Amino acid sequence: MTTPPAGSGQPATPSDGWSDPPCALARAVDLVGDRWSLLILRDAFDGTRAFTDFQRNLGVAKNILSDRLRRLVAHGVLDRQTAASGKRQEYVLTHSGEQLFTAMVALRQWGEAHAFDTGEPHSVLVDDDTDTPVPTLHLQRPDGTTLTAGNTHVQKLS
Amino acid sequence: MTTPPAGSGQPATPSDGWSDPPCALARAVDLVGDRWSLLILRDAFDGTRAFTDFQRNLGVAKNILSDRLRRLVAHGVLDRQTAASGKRQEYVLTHSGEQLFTAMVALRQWGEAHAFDTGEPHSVLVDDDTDTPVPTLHLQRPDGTTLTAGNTHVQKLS
DNA sequence: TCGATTGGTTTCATAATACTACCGATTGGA
DNA sequence: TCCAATCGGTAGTATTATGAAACCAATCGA
Repeated sequence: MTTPPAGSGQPATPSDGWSDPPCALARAVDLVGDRWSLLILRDAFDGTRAFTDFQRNLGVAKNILSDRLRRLVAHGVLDRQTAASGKRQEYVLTHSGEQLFTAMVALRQWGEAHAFDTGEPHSVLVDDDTDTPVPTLHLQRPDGTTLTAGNTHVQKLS
Repeated sequence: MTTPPAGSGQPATPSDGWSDPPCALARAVDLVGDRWSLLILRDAFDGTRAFTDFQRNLGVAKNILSDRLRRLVAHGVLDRQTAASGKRQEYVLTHSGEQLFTAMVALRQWGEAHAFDTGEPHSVLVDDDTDTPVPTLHLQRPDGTTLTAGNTHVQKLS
């Protein structure tokens, strides 16, 4: 699952801004691996668009929210646009941002299954149309057989 | 995709230790949504078990590594055991930890697709047996139709 | 027009993280 | 058997990130 070591003793954030340049997981973590970014995106998936609404929903400090939104926009996950009616600002998921849905569902499903004590109330992701829980994601080959950590490896290429 | 607001003005980490108790995504983020936990787990999936090896691979400060390993053990993601040969410590993925594989792959695949400039070298996850890239995860109904953010919602229950 | 709301920025206090040094126990080698 | 190196940490201290609060210009609604 890994990539060659980032190199011992190197600073966590080298000059190029990425903690482990070729590793796609490390880069994803650099972008959204903080306390707020994924929760901001969760709300964005739920339709939240305005600065004030994110702020109210999350209870995050405004300067931090400002910084995170700026980062997400800078990296093409959100788009900052002016609302059609009036001059209000809106933060809307880009195509790239929408593609994070799968990862967020995977994390959410793991949370549902493993991050609560038995009997502790928690949320469940539900299909609007059938009103049944969304099936658990799993990784499989084109022929339908399941892939686990044991039979995959990370290959470096361009 | 969301859960009712955590409440305005509340501290980010209330007395129960969870930032948004019923939300499974928020809880997953509480557990692994920091700069290091997912990278520690990435290496764990790759077979790393010793404190020193994690430290060397990641370049993380030892007290932080110590703290993160302790957290992951406390939450049942890793198990701390003494190696069969000798008295060395080993950190091994639990069942719960192994179930994070899907989420890590989802994040990695997103990173591969959206976090690199075109032409920039990056890693790709490969199937050991077929030596081909692992198919991209996607969320689908039992009948095979695709689910997107637009046709799911989060339901709170116990 | 006038007060409330939006979308921030700035300042300062506090919390998290990183760096360095150190430590006892264990291990490997001469 | 000794000694040096490694392992798995802990304890300061410095640096960085985060949070709370005050403030502000522009806009909106009545």
